Amino acid sequence: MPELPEVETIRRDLVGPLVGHSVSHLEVRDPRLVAPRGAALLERSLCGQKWQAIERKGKYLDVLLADGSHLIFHLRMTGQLVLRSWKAAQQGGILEKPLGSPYRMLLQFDHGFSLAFFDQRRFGEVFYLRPGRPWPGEKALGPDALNGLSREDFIARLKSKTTRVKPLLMDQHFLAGIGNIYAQEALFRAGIRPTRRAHRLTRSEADRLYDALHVTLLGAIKHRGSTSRNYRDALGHRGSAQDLHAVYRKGGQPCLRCGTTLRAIRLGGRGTVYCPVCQH
DNA sequence: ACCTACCTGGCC
DNA sequence: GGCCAGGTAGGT
Repeated sequence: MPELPEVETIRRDLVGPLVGHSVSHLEVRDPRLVAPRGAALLERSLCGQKWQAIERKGKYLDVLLADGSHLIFHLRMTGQLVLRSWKAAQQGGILEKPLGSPYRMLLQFDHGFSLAFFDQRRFGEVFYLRPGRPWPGEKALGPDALNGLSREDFIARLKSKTTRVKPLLMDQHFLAGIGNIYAQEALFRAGIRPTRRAHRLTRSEADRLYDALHVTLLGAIKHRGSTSRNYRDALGHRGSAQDLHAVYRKGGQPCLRCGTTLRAIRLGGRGTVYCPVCQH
């Protein structure tokens, strides 16, 4: 569910309350989350270690710990990381989601905060990694869509691919952080059909796409992410970036720009909406 | 490029 | 009941 803007919003929410503190107790409710190495090992490795930094790489959250090891989260479709204080947890439900809902894991910190990992579909992942060890999939991760890519690099990489541009944008090996919402929104903004072959985009189309990606992602971060259904920020609140959406899940509705009925297709197995008039 | 799997839940 | 959902890995 969360794409780059949602993960970035959560990251920013967590930095102030958690950096400089350490986990004192760990409760794992869904053993599959920490299999195969188990909760006991994770607890031994994590507890007492100060959180030095919280970074984001594509859709991954990367916590740098005092000894150089890392705690990695990926929220997949429905993961939520919600911050709360112990007192709030004991009193129950000052936040939108009461602690009584089925969380997969709860990290309690030494300064009275805790962090709950909710995840309806249970696709989310957590890894604990010794210094220098990559997490599964890290080596194949492309440059971050916001932080890692110059315009010239982006255009050169587009030219080297013959696949359709929308699935390509969502391919984390090509570019890290873009998912099904922002691929569609950026293509609408750039006036490019999702079915176009990447290497056939003109220079000016590629330029517009690069700009559109940045404007779309930055705008979504400014609005604290898109809440279509599950997404919540680290305080348990909904984002408002869905109010900016022009095409995502709007098939059959009139285009906001020209009034033409938006067309819904499937591309790479994913729902895709575009304006047949505004996007060429 | 297309399956399938991994899960749960909302909606028609 | 069937289809859909913000993601990704694995197979053909």
